[in-house]
Order: sequence, then structure tokens, then C-alpha cells
Amino acid sequence: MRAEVKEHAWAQIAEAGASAISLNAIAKAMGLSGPALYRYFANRDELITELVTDAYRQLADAFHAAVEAKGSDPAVIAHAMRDWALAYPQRYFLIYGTPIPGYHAPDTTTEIAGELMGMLLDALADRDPGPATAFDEHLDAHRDWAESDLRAGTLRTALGLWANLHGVISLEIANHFTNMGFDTGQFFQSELDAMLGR
Amino acid sequence: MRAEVKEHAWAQIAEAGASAISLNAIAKAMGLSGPALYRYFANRDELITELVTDAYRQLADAFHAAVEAKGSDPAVIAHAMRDWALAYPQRYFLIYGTPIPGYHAPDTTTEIAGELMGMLLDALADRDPGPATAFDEHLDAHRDWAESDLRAGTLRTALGLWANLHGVISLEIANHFTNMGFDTGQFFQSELDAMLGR
DNA sequence: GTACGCCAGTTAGAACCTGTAACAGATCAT
DNA sequence: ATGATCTGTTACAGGTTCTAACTGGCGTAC
Repeated sequence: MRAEVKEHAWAQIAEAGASAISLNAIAKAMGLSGPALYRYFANRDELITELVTDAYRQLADAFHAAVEAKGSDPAVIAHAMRDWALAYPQRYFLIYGTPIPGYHAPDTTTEIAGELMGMLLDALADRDPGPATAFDEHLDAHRDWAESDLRAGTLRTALGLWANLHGVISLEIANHFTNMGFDTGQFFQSELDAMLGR
Repeated sequence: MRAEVKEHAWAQIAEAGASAISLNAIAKAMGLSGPALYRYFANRDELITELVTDAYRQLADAFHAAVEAKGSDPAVIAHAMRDWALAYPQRYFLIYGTPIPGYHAPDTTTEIAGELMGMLLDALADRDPGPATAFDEHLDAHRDWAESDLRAGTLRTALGLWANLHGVISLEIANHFTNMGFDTGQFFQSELDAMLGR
């Protein structure tokens, strides 16, 4: 039942964004009347929270599937992230888009965020992070969020890769490149090469 | 009058986000009654559009001011961008956050976006873009959006810098780093060094 | 077999929102 | 002075979330 509600919610999100989902419209689409849904979700926020964690879970599953199929490689994870974002842009924005003021992410989402970062760290563990930087020192003193057997340089590389990936992907799916005429896939690959190639 | 309305709109945005601005509430805050505002804004979308272009304009002004004060340098622009985003996170998200479905940015915003990119290109013009890449060739064939006297490598560098800046900044102001405990300013500087230093 | 309680759904309604229509009053130009 | 215009009003239609109160059915206990 909750699953069916979320099904309709995803459909509404895909065509009008998260802020436009309406419990009323979902109920009507399911042949129910307005307040019936309040048996299953306390309020609109609870539904959205559930959607956010589901989206996170899906992204993590996409990562796992990609690593399973093609090996633990940063480029594999990067492409999995972009492919998922292109397939489900609204879900991506649910995770990484404009935060809703006053809304606090539940613990499960931060756990999954850690899981994502963990996979990226694993994929980068055997890599040479290049010369140590000033930031590495600082990171070394603030690394409680990562497994302890990793070099600070690896953490730095993962953070940088993650941020850069997010930058390229979010600009692409927010259509900030559309007026420029170049191929976004090639740009993504180019950035990936710059980050990992060297 | 329109300015006063926008003033209140910014206040509402700051505390509850863009999707929560209400013409009704603004009117009440101004001592007017609901429909009075429709004399000045045809509808809610027109107000938001104006806010978006104003935000763009402000960001561009921040860039100009920074360049004026400290010279045309990519690091100067980068810091100006981050400082502005930290000062006005909601305005930043209005520009670069989750796009509003069905909303099409007016021409003026794309013009200002081009202005921003132009300043970045200027600041990078004298820089060695490093060895030519495969993407440079593609860019060379799709560069109508940039002045013609620039090397493709410079365009590539500007795009990459822009995307990476956006990634770091947007993750920071969306609080995706809060649980990690490191200093976001140092991370920003580290990324900036990695992008420009080399 | 009857009575009880629970559960899923209903309608009614309060309090919001956007936006339109019709109207009242002031002010400004001719 | 008179008419047009401009600014604001109230009334209203239709939408939203969400609460309250009620109804019908189903399962269980006695």
C-alpha cells in the first residue's frame, strides 16, 4: 500500500518535481479520497522523507551493481552515478538538489551517504593520491567519517572526485550546458580523465 | 513597489526556500490584502523569474567587484563565487539548484550566465591550458558560445573549473559536508589549488 | 450467534494558497 | 468639473494539507 502510494509519487515527481507532489492527487489517482492516505503517511513530509531515502538506496544499489559488473574502479562508479542521474534526474535532485529549509535528513540517509563514500574510497584505495598537500594534514586530524586504514591523500582524492562529479552531473541535468552545444558525455569523460588520468 | 515586494520575497526565501514564497503572505506583511500584488506581478512565476534574474545579476556584480578589487584571476573569481554563495545560499540555489519543472529561464539569465563565463575565460586566457585533449577537438567544433580568439584548451579549463567550483560550493552550502568534520574552507582552497596549481 | 473492537475508508470543514472578477475611492489630465 | 486611470478592496472559485467525526465491514471473543 505504502509502496503503491510511492509509485504514484515517483510518477508525479518525474513530471513536475518534488515540490509538486500532492497527496490529494495521488489519492485521486488511486481511486481513493483525499484523507485516506493519512492512514499510511502521517503527512506530506513523511512521504517525501521516505522518497529521499529510497532514492539514496537506489543510487547505492546502482553503485553496487556497477562495481559488481565491472569491478571496483572510480571510473565505473563515476559513470554509474552519471547514468543514474540522467535516468532519474528528479531523484538525483531529491538527494543533491536544493535542500528544503528546516528539513533534517534522517540517519538512514547519512548512513547511505557514508556507504557511497565508502565505495568510492575502496575504489581509490590502491591509487597513488599524488604528493601530500596542506589539506591532507588537516584531513588527517578530521577523518572520523572514514575507515582508519586509508591515507589522507585518498580521502582528499575521493572528496575532490565526488564534488567534481556532482558539479558536472548536476550542471548537466539542470540544463546549464544546453545552450553551449557541446556533447555533455564527452565533457564528462574529459573531466573524468583529468581527475583520474594524469 | 516591486522592489519592496521582492524585499519581502527574499526574506521569505531565506527562511523557507523559494517554493514557499507566497504572494498572499508578502501582501499581508506589507499591510496589503492578497490580490493587491497582482497589480505589480502578473503571477507568482513572474515574481520568481525576477528574483532569479536579480540573483544572477548580483552574482555577476560580485564577480565584477572582486575582479575590480583584486584583479582578473581565476582564484579571485572562485573565492568571490564561494563567498557570495555562503552569504546568500538560497539565491545560489535559485540559480544553480533544482530547476523548477516547466520553468524556462528568460534570455536575460542566459546572457548573464554568458557574462559570468566570459569573465572566467578572461581570467584564464593567459594561462597554459596544458596538453591538448580529445575533448578539445570536439570543443573546437562547438564553441559558438565563446569569443573566437580563445584556445579550446582554455574553454575546457573554464568549463572544468566552473563545474568543479559548483560541485564543491553546492555540496558545502547544502550541508553535505557537515557530518565529516573537516574545514570546508580548507577543502575549497585545496580543490582550487588542484585545479589551478599543478 | 451475538457483541465488541479494530481498521479502512468516507464526508465535512478549517485554514491556507493562487488567481479572477467586480467594485470603491482617490488622483490626475483635459 | 468630468472622465479616465490607477490602487486598493471584497467576494469567490478551485486548489492544497490536514483534523474530526462518522460509517461499514471484518475478525475475534464470549
